[in-house]
Amino acid sequence: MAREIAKAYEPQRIEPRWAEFWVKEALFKADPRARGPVFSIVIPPPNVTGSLHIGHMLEHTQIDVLTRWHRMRGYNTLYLPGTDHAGISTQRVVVKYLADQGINYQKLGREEFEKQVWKWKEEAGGQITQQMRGIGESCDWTREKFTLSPEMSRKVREVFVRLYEEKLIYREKRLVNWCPDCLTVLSDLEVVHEERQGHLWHIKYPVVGTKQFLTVATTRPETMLGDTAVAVHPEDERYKHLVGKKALLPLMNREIAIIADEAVDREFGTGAVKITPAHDPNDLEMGKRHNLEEIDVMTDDAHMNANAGAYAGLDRFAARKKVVEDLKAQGLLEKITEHANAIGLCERSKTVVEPRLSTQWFCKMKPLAEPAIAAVESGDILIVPENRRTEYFNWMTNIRDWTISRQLWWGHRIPAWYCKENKHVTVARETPAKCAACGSPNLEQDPDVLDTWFSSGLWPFSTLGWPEQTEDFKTYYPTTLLITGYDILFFWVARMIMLGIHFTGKVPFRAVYLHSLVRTGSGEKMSKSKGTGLDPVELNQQYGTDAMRFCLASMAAPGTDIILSEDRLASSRNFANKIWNAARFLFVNLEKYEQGGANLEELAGPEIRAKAPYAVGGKLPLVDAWLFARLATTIETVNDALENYRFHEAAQSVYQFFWGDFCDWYIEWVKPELQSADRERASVAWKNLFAAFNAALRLLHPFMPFLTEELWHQLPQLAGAKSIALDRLPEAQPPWKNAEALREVARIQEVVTALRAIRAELKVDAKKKVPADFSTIDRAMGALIQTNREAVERFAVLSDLRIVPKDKFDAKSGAVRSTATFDVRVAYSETVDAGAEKARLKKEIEGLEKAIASKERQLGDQTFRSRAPEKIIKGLEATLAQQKVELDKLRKRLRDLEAGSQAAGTS
RNA sequence: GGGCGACUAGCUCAGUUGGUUAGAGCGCUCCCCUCACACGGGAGAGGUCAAAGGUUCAAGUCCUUUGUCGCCCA
Repeated sequence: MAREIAKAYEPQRIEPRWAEFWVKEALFKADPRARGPVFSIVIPPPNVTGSLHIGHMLEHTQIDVLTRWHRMRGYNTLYLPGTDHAGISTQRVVVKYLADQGINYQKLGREEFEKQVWKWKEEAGGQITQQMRGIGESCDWTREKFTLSPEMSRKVREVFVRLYEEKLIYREKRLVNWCPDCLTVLSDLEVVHEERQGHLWHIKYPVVGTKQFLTVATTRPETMLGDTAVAVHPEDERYKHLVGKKALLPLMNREIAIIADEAVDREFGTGAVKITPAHDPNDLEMGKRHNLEEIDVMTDDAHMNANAGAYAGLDRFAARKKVVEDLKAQGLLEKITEHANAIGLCERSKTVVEPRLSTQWFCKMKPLAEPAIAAVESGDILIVPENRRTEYFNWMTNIRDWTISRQLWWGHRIPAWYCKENKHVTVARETPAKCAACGSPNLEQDPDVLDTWFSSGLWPFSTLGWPEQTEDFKTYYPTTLLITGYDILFFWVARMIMLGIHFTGKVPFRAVYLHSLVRTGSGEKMSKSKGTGLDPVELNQQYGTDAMRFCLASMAAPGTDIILSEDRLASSRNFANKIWNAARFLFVNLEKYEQGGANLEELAGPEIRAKAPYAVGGKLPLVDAWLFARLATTIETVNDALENYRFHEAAQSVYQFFWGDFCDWYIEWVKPELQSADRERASVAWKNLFAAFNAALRLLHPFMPFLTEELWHQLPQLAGAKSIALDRLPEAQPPWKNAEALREVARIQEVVTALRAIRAELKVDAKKKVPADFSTIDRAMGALIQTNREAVERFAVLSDLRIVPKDKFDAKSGAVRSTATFDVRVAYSETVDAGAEKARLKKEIEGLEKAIASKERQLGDQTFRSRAPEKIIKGLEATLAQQKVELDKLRKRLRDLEAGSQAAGTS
């Protein structure tokens, strides 16, 4: 029965099948009662309306690699998926969607709008989780959660009420960050700062009762309409005499006080500043000290209001222009200078944030932060990479109260009710029928919703059942690990730690791995809006999801951002293809072998593989010993690397093993044995080959789940075994370790490489078999080459490898390569390019001379000898001795060549 | 303004606690469509580890300063 195996790996034909299989069979459904140590991880919930971008791809690759890896090591594993309702951004999306259809959301009304968003969520919200299924993430889909589901909502209320009862949540009028575009308050974190070139306007304020002017400098002239004072520094000699007098506020013709306050910076501008308490945080503080009136001159969408007199109705920037023009016309504008300042922008809309007096809900952070700081300090939570700890501590120790209310319609409604009569506040878990204070039945719920991050802050415990002590909660909480981007360390990670500890008494996760960001070729953060993003879905289609995963993993060194390129992706695809073709080789050749009466089950069955490696006549062939030794090393490297989040090291190591060791050397080496007439020898080769191949597939599986699943199914497996994902990771068996085999094969490889180098230099046709000489002073090596002569001949395409004694070795003709321990020579009819050979030798000699000189200098130094460790000195001496031998040989060879070419009259 | 990180081959990056001629992938050069794979095989070229100073027997690795770039906080 002939197998149809495509010549090149075509992921598009294989991936969808397994993706579907994994979901359909619910292979990754967790069982809290299952045995084994626990590995649990919750997804950083992506925006429900979003689609998979390259950042998710990296994050989810890392999560899934570690999840699959743990599962295959026998852990009781849970990867819990879900999505976030993403308040502002979802609301913005739907508002725009409605607007595009000519619908004004405000006219629609709150209730109808919310219905529209839910509808949108039901229709478009499944995209990202569908994509996650498509890329084969090993989630437990039965436990999928949504931050705004009724179930999660109850938990959010519970948390809010408890914090309120503990006086950690309060309502207050403050100057907040207001986004006039989103029409909501923002937390400090949602304001991004940007350095911009602006102006400093110098405005003359007439001093009442004099002919004098007091000039103030401001970056925001339009706010002067709300000025309630002018302030100077009490020690400032220039202005001392004016303190206590009044200034006449231009344009408004309002008399305002001239006050003295130490907070004034004498160096800034003119040293006199206008004070607008309702529009500037510093001014507000000063205003409080001096009992100044707070005049808000703007509306919520940043137009001037009635308090702005003639300017009412103008947009704040139009008002600025008009104010400046009018001042100029009245001769009150002294000058305009250039001035760079950092302005706050709304993270979402990029609108300039307006400081605005407003009543909002706040969460007190200090008491929550303290245990959260301690948890990281003590190591209860490990932050990787470690340098992010500093950032965490800095932010946490300077933490400020968190504005948790948002003027949105999409989100968790704040569970606070006000009675119409007395404005009493009732905060409750269940919708109250009457006011808790006065018993009034006329209650109105607070219209605001909670910051999205408030509910995501509960994610690790709310998704696992808290406040109920469910089996899931008891088994899987605290979660083992959190993997997320460092850009949300404060937004999310810090808040989860604070809330997790506060409500469960335990840290929410044992470790946080902060992954890098994926950047574009020019080093920018990829952005969909700028069109600089790579679309992972499209690239997965083109190169294969396995290639994408492998590529990202192989570049994911902790702490450095990733610059992804298609070239790199192609190289990962090539790797997948290489493995595919190795499998193809196995199956195609097995068919030939099967004609002799063997079958796959006998050579590759699970119980057969378990006993590998097999020996021939009681002796394990060298190359087989070597392969399993390399496999053991690779397994250890991969495990150690993944243990420490060194994805790149793990990927690189398995790549090297599969391609370099398994394909390039092992398969090539045993090719003839596989069809050997000696049945014992052949069957041992086949058994070892399949066993190693199967182990390598399992080792690779966390990185390339699809390809490995496909090939695993083509090998015989235990009855009832459903998936490689549920198989065990190979373990480095102690008997596999074999330093001697590693050393010996390395020596053979050295000889082969030297011979191939000569062939290349002589430009011997690739298929042309040539005779060669080998000589060594090392008896063990002589024996080694003698024993493995056939392999060397095949690797180096030789007709005959003669092993000659040192004194019979003819180093004067043909082409020669030498190391300290051996020499090889190929005599071929065509002459050596003496010029090129001499140049090569000279360069080698030069390098060696330098290396030798530096070693001699070091070894000759008594201080070095007395202080350096023995091991280093011995090592240096050994290398030095070797290099001296090599140098001698090279020099001799060069002399011979020069003499030869003189004799022959060539250059 | 305060803090952090980066600077290593043409490109993108590794390089654990200082220790023997600094590695990988891609690209490049030369040879080869050899019966698993041209998404391949073989052989090569290519680096004064940003600069200067210091510590040390020994520095890509530790310290200081400078430069360039990036990030976080204010």
